[in-house]
Amino acid sequence: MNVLLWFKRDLRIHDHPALALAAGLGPVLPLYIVEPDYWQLPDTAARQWAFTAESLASLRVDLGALGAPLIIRTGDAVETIARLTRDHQISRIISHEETGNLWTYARDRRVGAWARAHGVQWTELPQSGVIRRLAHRDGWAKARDTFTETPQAATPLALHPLTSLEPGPIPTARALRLRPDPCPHRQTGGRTLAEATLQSFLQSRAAPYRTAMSSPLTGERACSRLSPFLATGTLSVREVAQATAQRQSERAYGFGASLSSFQSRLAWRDHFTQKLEDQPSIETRCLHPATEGLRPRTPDQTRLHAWQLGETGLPFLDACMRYLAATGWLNFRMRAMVMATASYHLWLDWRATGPLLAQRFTDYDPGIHWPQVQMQSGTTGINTPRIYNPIKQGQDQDPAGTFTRRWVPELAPVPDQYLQEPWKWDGARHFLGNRYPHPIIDVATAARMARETIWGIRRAPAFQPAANAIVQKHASRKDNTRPTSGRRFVRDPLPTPSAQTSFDF
DNA sequence: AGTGCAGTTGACTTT
DNA sequence: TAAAGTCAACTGCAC
Repeated sequence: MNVLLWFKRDLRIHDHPALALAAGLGPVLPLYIVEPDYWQLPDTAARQWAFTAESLASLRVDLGALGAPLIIRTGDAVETIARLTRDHQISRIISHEETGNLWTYARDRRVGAWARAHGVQWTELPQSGVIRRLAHRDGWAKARDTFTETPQAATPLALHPLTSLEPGPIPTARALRLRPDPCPHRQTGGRTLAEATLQSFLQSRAAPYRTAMSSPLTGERACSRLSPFLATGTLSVREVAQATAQRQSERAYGFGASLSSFQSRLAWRDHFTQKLEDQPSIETRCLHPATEGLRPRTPDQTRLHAWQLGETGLPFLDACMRYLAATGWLNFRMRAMVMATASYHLWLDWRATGPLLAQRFTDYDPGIHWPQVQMQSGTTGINTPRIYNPIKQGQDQDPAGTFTRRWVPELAPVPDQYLQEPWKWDGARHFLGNRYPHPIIDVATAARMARETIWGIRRAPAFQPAANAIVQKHASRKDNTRPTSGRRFVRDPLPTPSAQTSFDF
């Protein structure tokens, strides 16, 4: 039986369940489909394609060593698969489950419909703790841990290739007509760098992780920097978790707290992705309907551009946005801050800002991005709004001003004590509105308005029942279930409403 | 030397 | 992974 092995966000040969399954079935056609329409979406960008292209080149080498070089085709997924299955007598497609955006979700349904209509079997395997068609969240955490602890899929020693196919080029950004997207400090893709980054993190960089990850200055080194490799699947979450567990077992002095903190963040990664898997509309609709009309759907273009370009006149916020544009990466806490300031202080609808932020991330992963975007916008209805103060964050996370000055060089003449609030400086009169803009909002006033509006909605009588339903569907919970037989779970009595509100979305 | 008081600190609550 | 508000305990100082 000829098998089509469809690579998506799993560009590796290590711990690759779909590859392991396909290798035992017969001759394999390993395929990646470059879908031009996907790369024109507002949440994608050339920096993501560039990283993907490097990952594909690396995968092509690794698959070549197994005897079946990667076949790359550019075009519509259904048309490409239909042609290849017909031309090469393929009766089965194997891939991993993908928790992507609405576009890839719709594409997968089209592929599924085509496969059923043409008698081709399409098998999708999980590659993380995310569970497809999950009935409810009870027992999810345990199931996720079980998956993570299961031994990795073996890499086949060799593959049976199908008869000689043209490998096909990896298209350039120009060929795909991608928008210009300069990113001078972007991370580079490929398995060699992925393994080196994992090793350097576990062996040395992780030591200060727990405390250093919060600042964009120290986080650049102390964060794992594995995100783009995980987003493209160059590394599996499981191999990262198991390598971390191995390192934990060595009891390296000074690493304990940081490594367990990192493990819990790997788990949170699956937790958030599970939300989008369960409810793809999180990409476009407010999770809590009462927050749907909160902000104008047509955003203030001046504010939107100022935020995107790092020209709001709020130094630390601008520094973070410029750093992100130039590097394709930002530490997690600052991602939360830039999203929160857009949604609260600037009162911009997350559907306008979310795609702009996504296209800045080399590591854009819809399963993490969209639930986080809503969480930092106060539209989930079940988590307490966290309104970051960009001035205070600047003072806390960049006390010496190093990061702010590096990315907003216009602030050079401003004395240290006024760096985060240059409008309070005596020299500001000749400076603001000239070299650097006046702040486009007053932080204290804007935060108060946002807080009052968002809490006003939450006090409405209809708010809480809908919020409780969202908790039931999505919230993380302490394991209050006990397994009975096989995979069935029995739900214990529901927790009290007050306990529910303490759950994290 | 004890008292009153303004200002600070930290735990806890509210939004 | 917030920030602001509240309140009681504490501190330093004047008298």
